[in-house]
Amino acid sequence: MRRYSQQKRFLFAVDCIIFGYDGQELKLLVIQRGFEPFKGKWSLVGGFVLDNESAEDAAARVLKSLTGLDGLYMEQLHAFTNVDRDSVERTISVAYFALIDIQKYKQQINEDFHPVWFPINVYPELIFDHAKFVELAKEKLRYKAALHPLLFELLPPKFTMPELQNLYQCVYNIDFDKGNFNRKLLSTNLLVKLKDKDKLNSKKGAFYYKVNSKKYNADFNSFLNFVPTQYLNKKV
Amino acid sequence: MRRYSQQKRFLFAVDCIIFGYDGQELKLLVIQRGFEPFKGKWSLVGGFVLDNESAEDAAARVLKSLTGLDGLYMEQLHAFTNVDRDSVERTISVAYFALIDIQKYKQQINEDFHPVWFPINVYPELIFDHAKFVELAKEKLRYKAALHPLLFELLPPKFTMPELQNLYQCVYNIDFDKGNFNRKLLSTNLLVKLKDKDKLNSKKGAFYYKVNSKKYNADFNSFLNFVPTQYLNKKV
DNA sequence: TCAAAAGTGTTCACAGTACACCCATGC
DNA sequence: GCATGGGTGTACTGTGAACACTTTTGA
Repeated sequence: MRRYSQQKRFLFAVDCIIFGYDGQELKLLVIQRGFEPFKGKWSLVGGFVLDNESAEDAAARVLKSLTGLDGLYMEQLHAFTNVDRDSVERTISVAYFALIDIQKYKQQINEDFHPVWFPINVYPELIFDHAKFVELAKEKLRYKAALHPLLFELLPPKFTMPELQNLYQCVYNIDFDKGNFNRKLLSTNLLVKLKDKDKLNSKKGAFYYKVNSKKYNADFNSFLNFVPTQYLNKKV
Repeated sequence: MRRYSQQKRFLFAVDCIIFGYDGQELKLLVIQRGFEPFKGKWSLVGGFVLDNESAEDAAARVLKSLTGLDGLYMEQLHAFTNVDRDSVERTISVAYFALIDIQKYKQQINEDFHPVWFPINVYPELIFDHAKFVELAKEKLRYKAALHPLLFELLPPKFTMPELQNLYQCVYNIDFDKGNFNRKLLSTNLLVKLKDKDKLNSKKGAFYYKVNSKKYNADFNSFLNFVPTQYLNKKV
């Protein structure tokens, strides 16, 4: 029952699970805390929610402070509320996962953070229940990217089909047939073929594509079924 | 940055979006508040999270107090955190949606609640941002039920194929072909055909089925694609 | 015997898959 | 010219959609 005055108040934080893709594999950005408590321990970036901001605002602020970037793809993952999850004092944490073009990422000068990218499956022990956050975020990424054109957020504005295919292969840990992959992606009309080629990764060179942002924004919530559903729950 | 002592504390509540199905249509359970503030106004059931419980615990407690039922299907929907969402004092609310077999539901004697089932698309104005909760929950229900065998939670232990089909038709607001629907559902092996028939709703009578709970629990996270994906975003 | 609803069978179109093949280029 | 990886063509298969058809029973 809602008797406001008699209720207990709690600390309220956000934490961000930040994914990047370096062309080879999926990465997770974590920080080594430069301050107490838990100085030197690995952790997700996070912070307390201020009086005048929503959790979304707080997450965006934290993301910006770490990456220098605005307008990152960001989505609420889950509210973690276990009584003992924070060993200092009871704290509710709303977790957000974010996708970033790793090439745009610039490490900010910040004495509090020592951020490091780790491969998504080989990251150090994290404080509190942050490892649970990461595992849930990985699951959600796989789930959602199978249905929505999400992974483009991890790529630079110009990318090639083989790059895109490799990204999907990283996320789902399976190999796709290049012919079928190309046709499927092109059939969405989400991609615009550019005139120039990437000649670094092959002799023949692969054409660059960019996202048709108009269609991307309109169709984001349409379902694409990029990935056969039986693979979604495959253990890595 | 995590300087605990200097941080502000906030109120922390849960609210439940409770769906039921009466054989005809999808329903939403809301209460008319019997206490101040906002006495007489319509609201989702909710409550503050106590010192010794997680949000899940609190939501289960609230659900039980309203329905008398334990172990309802319940899932975290979203944390709502806007600064001004609660007009009395800043409160974070974690919303849960729950599915209940409306026949099991027994109204509890409780002077604080006057619960009423409303059709999912015709419910009264709700306090705070609760209408937003409901709309998001409806969306999530449609999304998730298209991929997972979720809607059985709304049915009694024994149900017929036409009943099940009608439920899906309610949720998605489209008609399915009974032949294709039957085959699709049966091909999942989630259903066990019983010996007896429901003779109330047709002359011929329709066989009862029950859920194969072993397979149900094992395969809940497998993808079933009950519903063609283009219907998922259809406006009702 | 007829109407109504349950349940089955059958056809067709198309999307996903596998895989062979062609193309462009650097060495 | 040949190895390498990009890109295209094609045949096969299984699933989903449409819809005709049969079954059962109450009135």
